[in-house]
Amino acid sequence: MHKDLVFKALADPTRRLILDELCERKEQTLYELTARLIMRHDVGISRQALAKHIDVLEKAGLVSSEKRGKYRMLVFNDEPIRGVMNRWVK
Amino acid sequence: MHKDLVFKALADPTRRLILDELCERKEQTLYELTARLIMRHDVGISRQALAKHIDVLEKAGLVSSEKRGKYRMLVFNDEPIRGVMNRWVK
DNA sequence: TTGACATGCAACTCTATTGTTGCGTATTAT
DNA sequence: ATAATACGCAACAATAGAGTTGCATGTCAA
Repeated sequence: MHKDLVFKALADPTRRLILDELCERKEQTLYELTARLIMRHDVGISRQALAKHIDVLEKAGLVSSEKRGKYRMLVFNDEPIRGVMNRWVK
Repeated sequence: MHKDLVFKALADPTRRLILDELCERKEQTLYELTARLIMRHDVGISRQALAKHIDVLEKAGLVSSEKRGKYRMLVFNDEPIRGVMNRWVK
């Protein structure tokens, strides 16, 4: 787990919203997520842009995805966040 | 305290090194810090670039600076980090 | 006062990131 | 089989970020 990827992933506000959303509803498809972000959080963004964010989050280990038929299920994983911040705070 | 600034500030590896260094030695001048980063962490970077990083960290509230004569003393502040990460981790 | 030192400011590259558009592929319902 | 659905891929534009260079400012010691 590369910490740099985690910090970089968390740097974008849209990606943090994605984590918020996935934290609430553990499993969602990309389409569900896009819809909910637009409806509930007024995120004006395309599905492709969202897919890119998901890729970044996945490479950071914050999200894992699983293909089920034509759907891509997204699952939030908080493990990389644990311990990353304890670096400077005692 | 704007969380976005904190996350953005933490996204850069050089800035995290700065925090590491300032966390160890609470008070340092910009010159001291530059020297120590180059010597101990092999950071090939100019003083001006460091100053920019300090500005970013300061706007995020992670570092506060105080002018003492011709020196600018830098002090680390971990307060913004506390609580920022508890967002997704229970 | 003069020179050396520590820092500040601004313009300029260079690269990475974000977002879009267009098209292609695989899966499912009819 | 065919059409709609959900997603993947690649090229492109626009913006933000990191770093450098050059010069200006303020402070302190001699």
